[in-house]
Amino acid sequence: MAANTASTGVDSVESAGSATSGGPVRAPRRLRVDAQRNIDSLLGAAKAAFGTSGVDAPAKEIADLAGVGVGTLYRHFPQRSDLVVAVIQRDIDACADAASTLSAAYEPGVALAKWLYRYTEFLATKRGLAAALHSGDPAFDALPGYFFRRLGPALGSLLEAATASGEIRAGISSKDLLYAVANLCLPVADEGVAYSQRMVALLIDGLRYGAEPQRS
Amino acid sequence: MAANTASTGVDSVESAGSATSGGPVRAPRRLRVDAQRNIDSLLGAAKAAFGTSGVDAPAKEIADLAGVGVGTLYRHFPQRSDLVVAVIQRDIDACADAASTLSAAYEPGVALAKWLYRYTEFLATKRGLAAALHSGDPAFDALPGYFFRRLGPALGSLLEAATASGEIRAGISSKDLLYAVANLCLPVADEGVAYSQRMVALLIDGLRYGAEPQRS
DNA sequence: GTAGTATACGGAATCTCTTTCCGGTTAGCA
DNA sequence: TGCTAACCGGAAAGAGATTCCGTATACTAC
Repeated sequence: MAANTASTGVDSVESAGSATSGGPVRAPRRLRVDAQRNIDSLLGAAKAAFGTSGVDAPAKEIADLAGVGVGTLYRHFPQRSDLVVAVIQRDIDACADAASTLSAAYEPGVALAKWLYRYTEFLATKRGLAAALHSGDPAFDALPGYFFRRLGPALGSLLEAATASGEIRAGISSKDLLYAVANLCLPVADEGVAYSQRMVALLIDGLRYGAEPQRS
Repeated sequence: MAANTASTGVDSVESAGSATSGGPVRAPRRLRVDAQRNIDSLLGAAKAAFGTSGVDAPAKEIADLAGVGVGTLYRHFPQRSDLVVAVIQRDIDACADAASTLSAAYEPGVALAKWLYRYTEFLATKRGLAAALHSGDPAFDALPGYFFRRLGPALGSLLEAATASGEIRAGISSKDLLYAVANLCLPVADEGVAYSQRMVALLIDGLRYGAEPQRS
């Protein structure tokens, strides 16, 4: 199903070690460099194409942009949706990784706020893509899970640090916050990104309210 | 653009009377009965098909279900999206109309609660369709506006009545409530409709909390 | 009731993707 | 330097959306 060949796959790693069956499990033999290069080009091209032509950008367009043939595209992403999934996963990964970068560079409270804005940006670029998610297409079933598995801990550690330092009140779960912000960022009638950011800012202030600076 | 021929169109009525320009404005000459009949069949068939095969149900399938040729489908709904829009508008209308029915049959507070559940059901059937909305496709740009124009006043009158009778606290705008419930009903990870309804129930209780029964 | 005509109908033909297939390369290895 | 498993590109097949046009039918006028 979602078992695409691409390196970003939900469950791509492992499967090389000792299988329980005992048989000599042939090592998967790492991807050839040209293949890896093409996958990278395709992901970049797809992200660009999705941005300009929407999620429905023709496969041909993406392949051309990446400088490969459609055959190559389908070799790595057997289904259109596999490509969409891979692009989103890559973005989720980037967003999750930003958490550790930020927490290393800023005070816990600031890092948390900055990350939430980063997360807001991530959501904004997903307007079109995210729509595909709630579309009921089973091809995307794995994504929500991946979303939480990756972003939950990322936000969790930021939240914990900010709570520990007393900059943020306790009692908020990372899951709730992840959801709340995501819903706040849904496209509202006419309002644009600014609206979402205002709402998120409000939410962040709400987190600060009632906190106990330093310690009790 | 969204100027489809179907009777449910956002702006279909009027435009026959005395135009300000004074020129002899050719009366649009009402739709032939067979045409109107086919439009109705198509809307019904489309709703059914969307339910079973999703919004991407093939045009052929819908036409067959309606007992007409694809040519007829495209005559009335030049773009696929026109059909989707028409179906949604029809559902919005039905939901809005339920408001007056309910307010005539129940006490204001009960009518409000019942309508919110009716609204929840409407949202539930839109899982797939609604996704198309936030997809950024300009074909759907008119819908959010229609949504509010129709549902805003409907909920507004129920809210007003319930507030006046003291069953509900004051200070809640119909727009906020419409949004809040809509967002609560978004598909959450695994949870189903039950989850949404629990949340909405909570919200309704919230409205009751702090109300001033009868009068101050 | 009947003829005339604007409308509407159906479905074959066309166009636009998506997905499959396969002969021709090439990276990685001995 | 030679082998071969992997990989590449693009032609071809498949599927659905959209257009076209000859035929049928509902309305209007007489």
